[in-house]
Amino acid sequence: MKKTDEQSVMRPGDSATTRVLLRAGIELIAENGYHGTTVGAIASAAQLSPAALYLSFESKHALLFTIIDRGGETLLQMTEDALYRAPSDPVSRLNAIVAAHVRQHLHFPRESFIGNTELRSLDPGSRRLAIMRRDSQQRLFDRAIGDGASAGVFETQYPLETSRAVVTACTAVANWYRPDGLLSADEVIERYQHISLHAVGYHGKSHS
Amino acid sequence: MKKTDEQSVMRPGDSATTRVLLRAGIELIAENGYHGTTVGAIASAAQLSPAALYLSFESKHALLFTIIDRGGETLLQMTEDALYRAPSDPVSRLNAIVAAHVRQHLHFPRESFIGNTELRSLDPGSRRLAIMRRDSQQRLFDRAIGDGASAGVFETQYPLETSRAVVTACTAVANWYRPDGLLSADEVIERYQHISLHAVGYHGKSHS
DNA sequence: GCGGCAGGTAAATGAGCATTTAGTTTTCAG
DNA sequence: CTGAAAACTAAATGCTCATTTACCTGCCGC
Repeated sequence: MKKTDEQSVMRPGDSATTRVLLRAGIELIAENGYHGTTVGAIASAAQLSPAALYLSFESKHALLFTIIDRGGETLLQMTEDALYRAPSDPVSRLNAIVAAHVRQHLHFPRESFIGNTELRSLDPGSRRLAIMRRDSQQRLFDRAIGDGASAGVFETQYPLETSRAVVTACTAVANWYRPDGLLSADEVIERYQHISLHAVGYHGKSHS
Repeated sequence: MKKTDEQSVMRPGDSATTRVLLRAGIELIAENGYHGTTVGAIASAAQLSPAALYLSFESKHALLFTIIDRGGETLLQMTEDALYRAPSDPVSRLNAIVAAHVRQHLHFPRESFIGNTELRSLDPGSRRLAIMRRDSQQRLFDRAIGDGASAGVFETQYPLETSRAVVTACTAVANWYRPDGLLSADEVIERYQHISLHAVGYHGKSHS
């Protein structure tokens, strides 16, 4: 049974070598940071010579960019899809995007961590792209919470700051969640939906 | 008029050279990461030769440790003091520690950022120490929120997860707050107190 | 079975780095 | 003043690193 690392960084078109390099890069860069990880270490973890990396990627930087770019793209896509499928009331919408955002960060903590901490290691052009996507993700929450507030369903006086607080809290699950801990991923998601609804000032039952 | 960089990393006993090196190190490491910052760059920003750094610090690593250790110590101390001075009801206590935590992260965003992202660049012994202190900080919140929940003042069903969510959201202000933005530091603090009270399920007036 | 090529390697290249060494300049107590 | 300690520097030192080069090797269509 193959591990399904898909749904975040790996893509069907990738060769086996590219995939094993991405996996090793994600592991090591999450552990030691981009500048703290050498091409040799990545290659060695992938059971390849350093030179082999350059057959799959133009440079060390290109490997980092691939991880951040694809990871960010997937996160945004998953969240947009969840929003699209959700009923259009504010509670369902917020629950949907919180679930999508938290789930991705729980299932791909290393990819997420890299996306959140290594933007500074990207060259300016690549960084701008990654920041734009992160802002799009934030705006999904801003809109969902802002709409709920305008509709009077969420009673927060500070929708924008609450939106930021919710996103940052949901993002941080990648930093502390351990699959072998007390809570399953689904339990964490449920609790973060609950907490988020409280944070935005929703005073009703949490829905189904 | 001298800048008061105190209250986080600088200490009265530090020589002028040590201070200018710390300032430069904080600036550059926050920008480029520990491994992305060279001793030469720090020295040069401090208008010194690279060798001068070794008169104030044993190594590059010792400089990083000083930043993280002192920054963490100050954060914990400030939060403990705030708790000590606060009235003993749950709302006042939570407001006090949220204010202290957010204030420190707003006033020293670079120091905080380094403390949150460069633990991995510390050697194992130093890292353990930093993690222990971070856990102490988390426990202050766990206790404040747990007590409020036990007392029935906070109605959250998940006090522990809420505590983590609150701390991570408050910590993240260091990542986005800009002093030249729309909100003053005090306004941000007030709003985060408000959001935190909502998150823990407090349904009353926010106090004075 | 053989030519060629995708996929791989070992070793060289050259730059950059933290740290040390061997001085030089500044400071200041007596 | 003076001389010795304190503060600092320029220039090695001996790595480590990303990337390139020149060379393999096993597979596949023919």
